[in-house]
Amino acid sequence: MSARAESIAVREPPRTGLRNQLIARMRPEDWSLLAPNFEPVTLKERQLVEVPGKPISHLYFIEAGVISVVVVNSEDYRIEVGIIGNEGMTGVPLVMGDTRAQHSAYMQIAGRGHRIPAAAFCEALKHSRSLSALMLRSAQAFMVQTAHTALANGRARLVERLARWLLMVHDRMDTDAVPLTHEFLAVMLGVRRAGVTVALNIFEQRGFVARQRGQLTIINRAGIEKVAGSFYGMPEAELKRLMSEFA
Amino acid sequence: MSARAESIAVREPPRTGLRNQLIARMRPEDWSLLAPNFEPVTLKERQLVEVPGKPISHLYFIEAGVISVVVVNSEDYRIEVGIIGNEGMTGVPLVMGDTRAQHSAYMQIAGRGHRIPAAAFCEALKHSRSLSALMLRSAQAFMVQTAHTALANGRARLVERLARWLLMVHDRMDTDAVPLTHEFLAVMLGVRRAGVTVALNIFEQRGFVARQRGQLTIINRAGIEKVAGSFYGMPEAELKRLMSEFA
DNA sequence: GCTTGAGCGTTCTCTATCGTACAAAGCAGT
DNA sequence: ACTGCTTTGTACGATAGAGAACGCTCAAGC
Repeated sequence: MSARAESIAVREPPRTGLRNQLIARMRPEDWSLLAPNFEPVTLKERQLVEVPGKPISHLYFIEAGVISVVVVNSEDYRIEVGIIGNEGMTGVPLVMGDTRAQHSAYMQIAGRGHRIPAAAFCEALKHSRSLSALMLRSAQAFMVQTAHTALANGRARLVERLARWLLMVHDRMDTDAVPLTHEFLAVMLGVRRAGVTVALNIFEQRGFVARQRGQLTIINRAGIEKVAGSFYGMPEAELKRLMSEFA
Repeated sequence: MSARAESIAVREPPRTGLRNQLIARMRPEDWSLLAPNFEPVTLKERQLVEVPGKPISHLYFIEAGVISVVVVNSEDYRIEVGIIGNEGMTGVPLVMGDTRAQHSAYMQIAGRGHRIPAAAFCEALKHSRSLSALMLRSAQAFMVQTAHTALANGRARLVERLARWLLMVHDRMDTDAVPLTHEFLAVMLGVRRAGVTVALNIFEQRGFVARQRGQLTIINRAGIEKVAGSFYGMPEAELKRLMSEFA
């Protein structure tokens, strides 16, 4: 038993320096199960990682950058339902036993991560209950995020939703500089580009953000939190709780 | 092997007459695992089945009636993120390995079903991979519903959202009569009560519904579908696909 | 038959946001 | 430096829906 554990430990690839929180929370034996199939990838802006209706080829564990998950309907109405950074991964449907993506997922802010082929991931899931437990929790945390996005979409005003979104992205970034145009922000929130511009003007006037072309910088996070009010925070607290039992 | 299957078959409680689609899709051995702990329940209007933050005591498999799942934030902003009828069950967090409810869930339209204690359900999940696969698919179908609710909340107009909601409820009912007040409809959609009244007037003028006090009757479903447009249908199609491999 | 209250119809004003449009400003390539 | 494209600032009318209010109506209980 301890001999077996040791032999696994010997084969265990290094994960020091990795910042993905799911990887960090994996048991050594689960990491060993996945690591041989992990492939480091750099992730460019707008790079698609999932296409609705299509089989999922790889799961992406994010080290840096932000992925947008966007629901699209048959008339091409679209809206972001959640974002994924170094706290999570893509490929929720695989965790649930499906092979296809329901939603569109792509890099909103360039970064890097590790990916694993869908087949290898599913194989590992089958062999480790502890791994699948961790993945399920991660999926659930994402569900909570989606539910609160539905709430914000229905009840919050543009400035509140924008504030919420900035905070969520900021949580997943190393720097305070968010490299995004108003146009893309508007698409995510499902609002007019001009509306975003006006809202960001207000934020700038209040000293919450500084703006550059194609980029904005978070200056006063607390101020933004105040604007977002109760529309920000619950999914984040829930993520913490859901992950707390995993070391 | 066949002897064992037979002995299970002998112990298998009857499930003829049950209309819950998850129960219908269960393998005989999975049904046998759960059935001893199932308890038939009648479900009254407004009866709470899950309270946010509280441990989930039972899972409810719905035979008739409709449950609303409502997300609530710290300032008591609330909105419905999905509904559950005889196609599903409550207790998604348990399937994901959590013990607490994130959202509020209660009977929107009275009905009946079967419930099982959370502990017994989790025990059964541990013992049967096929059962947990089925439950996971059901959970995923609900996630898709939530995502499309987020889309509708962000992009659709009141009439479209109302149409979508009526169709979703109608799908889960035996009759065309929906026993609900405008007030409750408004709460679900996160809009004004007066807005619902006006929208329903339009529907009546077009001959889509008939209205009584505290109730409305679907008359022309196709007309309502036309109003809902692309905001209705994808989760329903996805549910069908996700369940198709289970008998 | 009368009272009461929930449910509903309607109205009025107000505001957030849309749709559209256009010009200014910054950046990239020639 | 010039050109052309992307991004941003701004404006203006249109509109959906909010908020608030009030009276009517129906059903149930007295």
